[in-house]
Amino acid sequence: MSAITTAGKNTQRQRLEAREERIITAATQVFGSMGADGATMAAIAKQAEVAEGTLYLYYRNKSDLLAVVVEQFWADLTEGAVAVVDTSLPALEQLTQLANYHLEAVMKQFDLVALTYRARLRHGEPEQQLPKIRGYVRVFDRIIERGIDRGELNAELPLWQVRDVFYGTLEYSARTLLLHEAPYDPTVAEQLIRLFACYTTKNEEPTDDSLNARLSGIEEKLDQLLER
Amino acid sequence: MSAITTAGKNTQRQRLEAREERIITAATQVFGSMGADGATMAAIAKQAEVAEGTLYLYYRNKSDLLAVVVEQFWADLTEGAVAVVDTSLPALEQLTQLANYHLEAVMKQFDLVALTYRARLRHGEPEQQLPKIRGYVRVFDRIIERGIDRGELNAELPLWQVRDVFYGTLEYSARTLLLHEAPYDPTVAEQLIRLFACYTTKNEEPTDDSLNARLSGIEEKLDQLLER
DNA sequence: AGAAAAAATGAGCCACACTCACAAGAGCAG
DNA sequence: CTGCTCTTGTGAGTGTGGCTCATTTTTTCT
Repeated sequence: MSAITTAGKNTQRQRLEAREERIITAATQVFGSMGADGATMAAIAKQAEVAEGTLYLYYRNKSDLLAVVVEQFWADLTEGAVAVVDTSLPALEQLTQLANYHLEAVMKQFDLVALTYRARLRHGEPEQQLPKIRGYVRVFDRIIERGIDRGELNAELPLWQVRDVFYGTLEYSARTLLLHEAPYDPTVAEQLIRLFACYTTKNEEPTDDSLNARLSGIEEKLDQLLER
Repeated sequence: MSAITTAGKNTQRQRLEAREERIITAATQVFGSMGADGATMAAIAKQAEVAEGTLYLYYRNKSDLLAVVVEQFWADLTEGAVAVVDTSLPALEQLTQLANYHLEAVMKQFDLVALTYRARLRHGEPEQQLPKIRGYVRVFDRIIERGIDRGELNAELPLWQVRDVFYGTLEYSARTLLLHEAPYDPTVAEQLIRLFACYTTKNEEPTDDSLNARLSGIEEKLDQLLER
């Protein structure tokens, strides 16, 4: 009787996290190897060693399950990104680290990344996974913020557009590389960061050397004059 | 055999092509409004006013049909892009035009863009549509090439990576804007092109000239002193 | 231990991509 | 026009896979 109210909104989910864990693990494997369409609930159930009906006690439907898998993927990615970035380095170096990490991860699990936007477009209900993606994006944002605080980066750069350049380029590059069956290429991050140098406060480029050289020359002459 | 019939009006050949045309049009509408998964072959058949079985006389399966629709989309996009770019303008202006056109088009038909990569990943058979996408990308390449020829752009910029920055950023921005339900925003292109200014041949910023001038003045005076 | 609630099961339902035995034209000869 | 063949079109039928629900098994609480 009281069960009706709870069943109305959500699936009968309570405990047994072990089972849920098993299901997610199985789903990750099957989705990963078969793709979103190729994966069948039957296959996931078999892999998880539960009955097909059991899946629906934990998740309303297939795309719900997919969403959870994707969510987990971004959470893991965030953890890895935080670990790989050394906050004591200059902002541009940190960005290089993040870019390389991101590119490599995205290339390795491109199908999962693709599934993200697939799941998101589906029936316009991105409630679940968006927070995890936001958490991941935060890693980037914090690097930028720290860079600005330290005076390394231009304070008035448009954060959200810079973010789009960063992640957009990396994702597209990953697609390009995969399409050409090329391996992971650190040049991509390198070039990208070179572009980002435009956002730094100081634009002291190599020409400075020539200026310095001239100044040195002048100083020398002054010294000569003084010694005379 | 078939050459004889081409001269006629209502030949078999023409009837077949008209039918194919109807199918593609119907498929475009249905895929566009229902999405790749939501669209059913039955709905497409009804829209095209043919029997379901007829679809399979023209296309092997659903994803084959989808591929053709996507192919057509990129072909049309290319046509529009060529029309919108004024080759007599400086390279950066041309890029701005293309960027705005691309962003707007992608935002308007984002589902079709998404379907592209979907269809591509599917069983790794990108034979059909890739040429059309390459044709579209060429529009960008030609702008860059002309820019280099005219000496406006740095000749040793890595073309394929620049391409990735361009299209990657725009596509990601489109996603971001759509996600926030924001309207088309020309600022995106503007910022992107500002970044691309780093690729222009001359990076001499104002400070250099004035500094050099002052230094030259000082040096002159010193020389006068030394010669005395 | 026994009853009641919770969790799990898998046969069955339905929607949908795809097939195939047949039907309906089109072109041609007499 | 009438039969004959070949091409093109049809839609009922099939299999697959997502999802449900009546029933069974397990857990929980006396």
